[in-house]
Amino acid sequence: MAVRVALVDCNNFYASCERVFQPHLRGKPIIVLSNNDGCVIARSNEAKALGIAMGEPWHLVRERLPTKGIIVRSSNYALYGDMSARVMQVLARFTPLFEAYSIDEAFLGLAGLGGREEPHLRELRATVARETGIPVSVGFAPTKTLAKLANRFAKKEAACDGVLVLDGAYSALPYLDRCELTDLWGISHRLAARLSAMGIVSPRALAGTDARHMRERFGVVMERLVLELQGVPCIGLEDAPADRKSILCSRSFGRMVTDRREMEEAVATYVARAAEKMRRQNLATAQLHLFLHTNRFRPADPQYAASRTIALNVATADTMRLTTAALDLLGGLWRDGYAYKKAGVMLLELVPARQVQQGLFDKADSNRRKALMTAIDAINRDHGRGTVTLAAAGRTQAWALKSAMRSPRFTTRWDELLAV
DNA sequence: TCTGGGGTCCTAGGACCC
DNA sequence: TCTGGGGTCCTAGGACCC
Repeated sequence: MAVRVALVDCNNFYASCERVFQPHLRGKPIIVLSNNDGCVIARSNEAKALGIAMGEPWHLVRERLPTKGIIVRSSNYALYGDMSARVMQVLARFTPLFEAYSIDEAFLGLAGLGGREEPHLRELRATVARETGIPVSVGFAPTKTLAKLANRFAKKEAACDGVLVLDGAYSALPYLDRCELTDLWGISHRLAARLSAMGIVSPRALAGTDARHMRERFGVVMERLVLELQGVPCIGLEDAPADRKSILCSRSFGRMVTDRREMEEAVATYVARAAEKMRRQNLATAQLHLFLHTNRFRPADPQYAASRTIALNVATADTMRLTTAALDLLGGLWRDGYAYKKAGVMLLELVPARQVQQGLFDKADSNRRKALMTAIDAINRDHGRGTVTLAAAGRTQAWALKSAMRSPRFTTRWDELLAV
């Protein structure tokens, strides 16, 4: 039985969270600001109606609008994380095929509803509202990309009343006609510009292209996107939460940093925070990345950006060792005479800390194993139905797996693969 | 004078997402 | 004066190896 996908997305999530415990804020324009109260990261519908844009710098909003009457909140991630968990718990009751995609979105795999999808999803929506106070919109379609599209209209169009069901790729066509390339999941302005230059100026036109041809020009990601628009699922439901692949701690500075000592302190702080996050997840790292740059919003100022990754010969979760490595990197990247605006530390090549303690972590082998794990996950999702065989008999395992993974549908003969 | 082919690993950076 | 933070995936190129 075909599994189809619902995308449930919380409306104006952070702004809605602020409202849950302060009902008097309902009906008023609310915005939530980023760290340092730098820019707008969430808006209620009323704030959107005032023309406040996502990501707009708060100081520009203030210049532009009389801010009297606009409710402004600094972000409160502890609250949003907690509300998110509550919403996800409710959603997970509706299906065993559940993927929490982001703090405010989840994909649900649904099968066997036999045309009763819409009442089912309306019930879901009402339950979330009743039990958490958060309004959600629901899009339903044969693929994730189309579910995203359906969700967009479910949210925007009053006639949908929060739910839009698309039975197949064909019923998506009218909606493809009514949006822009950049409204599609995976198309931002750069790709949209490249597509337009080729004469593909609308989502409908993109859906009408030849997927293989598009792969040649744009790569495997575009091929998947086109197929998904045509109703062919290429992006699977990830029902088990994947392990983190990187952990980042970065900040923009409140004021420019010109002193190396000051930068060293900042870097040490980021390392400590990232390492703490990592230990909480019982992980260790074998690769540390450091970056810093000047203020990109002031092109008239001297610009400098640099980053470097260092491979640690042993995976570790020890803050002191990581700090030493990071300061070492900083020594190589630092240039006097610049005003730095931002810096960050990323921990990569994460492995279970237990493996390190038991001496099981072998760096030379880790990429290969990662590839194997990914391929096996994909095959499990495919339940052995895949049809593409390993065309690489006799080549190395990693190469074969890599080719397999580049296939848009991740299909490999699992028995052959496991025999490799 | 000619100047392989296939593969791994590392690094850097682009593009996109929320 | 004032422009977030945390992620993922993919590609390309160079060093190196056989």
